[in-house]
Amino acid sequence: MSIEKDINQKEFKNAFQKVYINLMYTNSWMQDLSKTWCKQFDITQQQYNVLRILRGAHPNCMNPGSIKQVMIDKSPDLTRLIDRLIDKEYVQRETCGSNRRKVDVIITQKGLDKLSELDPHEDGMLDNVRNLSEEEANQLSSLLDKLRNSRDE
Amino acid sequence: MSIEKDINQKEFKNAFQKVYINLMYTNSWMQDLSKTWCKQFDITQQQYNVLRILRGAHPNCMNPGSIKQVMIDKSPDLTRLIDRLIDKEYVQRETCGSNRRKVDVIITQKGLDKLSELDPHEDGMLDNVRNLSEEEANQLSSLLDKLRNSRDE
DNA sequence: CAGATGTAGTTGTTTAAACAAATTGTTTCC
DNA sequence: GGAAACAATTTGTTTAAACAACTACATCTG
Repeated sequence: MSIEKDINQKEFKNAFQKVYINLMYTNSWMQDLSKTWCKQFDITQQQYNVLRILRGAHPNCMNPGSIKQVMIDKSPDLTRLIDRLIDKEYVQRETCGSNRRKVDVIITQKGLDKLSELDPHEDGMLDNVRNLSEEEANQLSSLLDKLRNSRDE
Repeated sequence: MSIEKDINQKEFKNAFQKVYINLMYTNSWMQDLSKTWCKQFDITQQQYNVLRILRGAHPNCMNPGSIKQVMIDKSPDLTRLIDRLIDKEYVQRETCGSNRRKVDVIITQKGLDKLSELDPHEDGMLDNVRNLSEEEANQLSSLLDKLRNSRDE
């Protein structure tokens, strides 16, 4: 369905307002799917994102600061997000040896196992965007990159 | 900057995973801008969205159910969102005459004034997406519409 | 027209997001 | 080498999101 029909708005001020609203609407739609997907595995989207980041670093550890830099949705409260991952025993945390202001966070075996459990189901999630051809998907990615460049740097 | 650099991930599983992550990342980036924009006017994004919907209906009223249908980001707790708009005196609420299960919500003059105050600043917000040409913006909108069609109906 | 079913909103409660201020540790620079 | 500036994370507190359970009303069906 077109965005016009979805939100019952006949016309937009211009193409920029339309794409702006369309992006937010599409994201909300996708968040719903993603949240539901994560929920069946008893994990939140952000926790999943952080776990994957830590798996990328494994067997090295990462500091909250550098985790935050590469998070998709930057949480202002990484401390307590990590607290919750510790509760679930998916990560460990200890003071960094070389710089005691910093904290080392590392994914545990249990965390790695959890991700392995989810991996085979990822395609099911991605099916939600498979209405696009591969070429269109790439095109969309490029447009998004270009969009962000307007102010990013 | 490309999504690869932004989240420091060298490669993706495929074009679909990439576009999926790129969308969420772009949205988070845009949410930040939008939130900051709204904040200077002491309003939240959702409140702004609801006010605009009600202005579209004005001088008619709308029920929470139909507001929710056309919201960009559908809140599960519209009752209290409207409570907050009532606190600010931007809307009024009363039981619907013809169907007493329903509630009539209508924007007040103060609400309309508030929107008029924000209107001239909207272009400033849209500047964030003006790195795209008009044609690219339209193309992006179409791709987003197509993306959502995968499961929507 | 009574009981069942469905609909529209609301309320209670748990949990997490947001933001500012504070804490702790490291550099820098006279 | 000590004060000032900065950096990395944490904590406190206010506010809102999430979800389920609930109330009140309408409609349908026999």
